[in-house]
Amino acid sequence: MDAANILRNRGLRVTKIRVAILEALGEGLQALPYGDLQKKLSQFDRTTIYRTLLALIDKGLIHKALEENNESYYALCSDCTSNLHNHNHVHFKCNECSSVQCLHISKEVGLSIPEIVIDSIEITAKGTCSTCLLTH
Amino acid sequence: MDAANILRNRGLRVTKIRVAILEALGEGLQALPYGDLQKKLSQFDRTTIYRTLLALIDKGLIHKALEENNESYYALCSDCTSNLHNHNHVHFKCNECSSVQCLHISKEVGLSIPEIVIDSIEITAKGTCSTCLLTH
DNA sequence: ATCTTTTATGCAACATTGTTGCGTTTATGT
DNA sequence: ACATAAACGCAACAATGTTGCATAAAAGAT
Ligand SMILES: [Mn+2]
Ligand SMILES: [Mn+2]
Ligand SMILES: [Zn+2]
Ligand SMILES: [Zn+2]
Repeated sequence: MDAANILRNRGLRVTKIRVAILEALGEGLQALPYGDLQKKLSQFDRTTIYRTLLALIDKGLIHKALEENNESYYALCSDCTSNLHNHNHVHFKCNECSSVQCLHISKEVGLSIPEIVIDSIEITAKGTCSTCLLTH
Repeated sequence: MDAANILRNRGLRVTKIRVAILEALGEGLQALPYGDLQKKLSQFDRTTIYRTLLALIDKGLIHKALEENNESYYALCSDCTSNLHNHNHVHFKCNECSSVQCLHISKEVGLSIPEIVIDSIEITAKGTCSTCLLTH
């Protein structure tokens, strides 16, 4: 399904920047830092990028994969709806090239701590990505 | 051991702000957001707080527990040295009061992904803390 | 195709945090 | 107390977040 229809399905109007952001993240697994998005979308106002990201997150089309060194990485959602956000997959960041990707693997981590209630668990893995392994 | 001696042991000069930061984080498990630190340390220049945090992190005295919504949470290290940083414990954030604490529990998470090498794994749990559970 | 209404966008403005350079002050060993 | 290396405070700038408001654009109706 193309970006325009994806937007319509979530009750969002089809606008240039929304299509542009979805297409920028279009590869699927790869997450992009905000700075990269801003460069790719330099024809749009910064505020619009900001509000568009909020809208797409709200509708379950994208999610913030991780936040590190004051940089937020965004990626497409794979199976979220407007009402149900489901991001309990693993995020991986390469220490060499700083790339971030969503690893859609199911990983159950049972954690039980006395006196507190745990609702969700986020896992971030770090290491070396396949691309960087090749160039070694 | 008091803050002054902790600093000397890591080869850091004993200055007011370093002592103040260590004492601000002094409870141990609780992490503090940068904003709170800045309020507590308002007698010091912002730049000095910034550089002091870097120095204390570098020497393995404190660590960034997590980064969320553009806020960094700092906590004391429990068993780091100047050379060996060991932060592979769980971080917990309360969805109610936004408090963050280090959970010093050993949690092995084996992750094996083809084509990539994983060096470390960070786990962040979210839910309701003991304090917020009581006030319900 | 045009009109109407709702929503999105662009711009200005301000806040917070990060980051560096540099002159001054302070901590520490002698 | 002195010398010196290190730390601090201040100025300055960058990046991102955030809001209000006037203008432009999208969607549905005519
Ligand atoms: Mn993801
Ligand atoms: Mn911790
Ligand atoms: Zn890489
Ligand atoms: Zn709480």
